[in-house]
Amino acid sequence: MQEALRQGWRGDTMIERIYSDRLKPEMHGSRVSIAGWVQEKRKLGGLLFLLLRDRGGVVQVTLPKKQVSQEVFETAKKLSRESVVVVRGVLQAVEKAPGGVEVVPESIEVLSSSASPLPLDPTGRVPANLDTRLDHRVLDLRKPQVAAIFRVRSALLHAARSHLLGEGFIEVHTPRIISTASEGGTELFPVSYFEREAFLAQSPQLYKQMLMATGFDRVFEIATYFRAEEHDTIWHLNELTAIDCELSFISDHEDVMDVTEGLVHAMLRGIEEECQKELELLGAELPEAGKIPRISYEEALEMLEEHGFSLSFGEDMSTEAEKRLGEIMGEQGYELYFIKDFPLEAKPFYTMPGGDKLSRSFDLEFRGREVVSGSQRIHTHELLVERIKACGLRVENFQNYLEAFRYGMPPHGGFGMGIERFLMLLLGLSNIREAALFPRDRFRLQP
RNA sequence: GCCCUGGUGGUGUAGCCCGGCCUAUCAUACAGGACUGUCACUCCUGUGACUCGGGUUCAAAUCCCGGCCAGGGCGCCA
Repeated sequence: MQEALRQGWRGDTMIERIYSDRLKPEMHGSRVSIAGWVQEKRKLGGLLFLLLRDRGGVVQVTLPKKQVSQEVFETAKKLSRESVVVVRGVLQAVEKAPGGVEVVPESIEVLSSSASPLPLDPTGRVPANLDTRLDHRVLDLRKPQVAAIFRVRSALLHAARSHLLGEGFIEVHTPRIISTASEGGTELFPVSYFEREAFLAQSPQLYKQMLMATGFDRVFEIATYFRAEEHDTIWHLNELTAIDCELSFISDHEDVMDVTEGLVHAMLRGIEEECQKELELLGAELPEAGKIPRISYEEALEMLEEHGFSLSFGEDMSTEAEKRLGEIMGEQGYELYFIKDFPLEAKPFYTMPGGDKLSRSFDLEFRGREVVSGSQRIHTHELLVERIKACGLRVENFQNYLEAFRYGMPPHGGFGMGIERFLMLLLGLSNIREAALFPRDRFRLQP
């Protein structure tokens, strides 16, 4: 695999090609085959340049009229921008060529010719609105800066997965189609399930907890979830991706924060190691991956108070307060920090109470925005039933879930991290839609 | 769900406040032409737009009302 990436793919059924970033001046005189999209064409009468873009970058194809066959010259002259071609020719080390190399073609095979005009400029020189970009997302994704977001996303998930597996977690997949709401609160998308109504999963919460009663001990799931909220902001998607973890035999939520912290560090390390080029392209700076401070909700209130921002206990932190706290922590050099011990009333029914009117819960904040939410969960049947009632939910709706707590459930806790949100903050994207390939929002169902 | 802003060629914009000199600006793209070292090539020629419906007015891209669409904020959350 690694070798294949270095050389370009080879094989009987594949078109032989080498990626543009593997072409070096030392290879002067060798015959090469490159394939990709015609990004630009410059005609200078008897001399014609093509800029060919592939996964590795852009390479110049040069056609001096007198050095190439008339047929090849005519083919090149007629090419429309963004057509897909295979160019076979001789590599030349030429100082005045971009990158110091160019290919003088012996043949140009047009695999697919592009229609024109293009609905947006794939080089990004002429800007396009996000809406236009998303309408023509395939062309938009040809821009290196846009593609870079998804290379980082892939590296991020890869790092998370290998870290968690290394920490003894097993990867699971819980149902996407559910019969009732997992936690109330958010709206669900109804789906028709034969003769019944069912819903798309909003989170794996109840299932990952049930798995704690099996002895799997530590599980994680990377999957998409669906929220029918009619919110329409730069922070929300109706289809989102999350990393969810749940682990058993914990003492309290501090143990869960330890795991969260380890995961975040591993993800940052993974990107740091694999995505230097992408980070540079996006102008993104990773946060310091030191010890992540843990402040309590009450301490957070005090800090806000000191900076002239008054909130009463129990009051949910507003977006503005959250942002302000992000600034305060940022001034102290912390872009990442936990807020823990939230008021119980602000948290879902399965959250373990702790202290007076408090809970054993936490959020991980990143630059003033919540990216992870977690807690120790209630593991006793009686307390759970009591809390379900106290939250105004119907115990009958949770029979299967509750059964898992009747025959031996260890103390446990976990968290969920929104990938798009995290990626957005990490890369400084201005809209969460940029972090999803084909985002689903209140009004967008296509492409 | 509530609040605010906007909609001009394929794309991105100027013009709108203060209606008429708009036969609508500029860039890029597209078509044709000239050019053998371009690198956002350059130069010449050309094609291409006022979101839709209604109203005010002698006159509407410009003012008013409504629809549709988009952008942003709040609430809620990841």
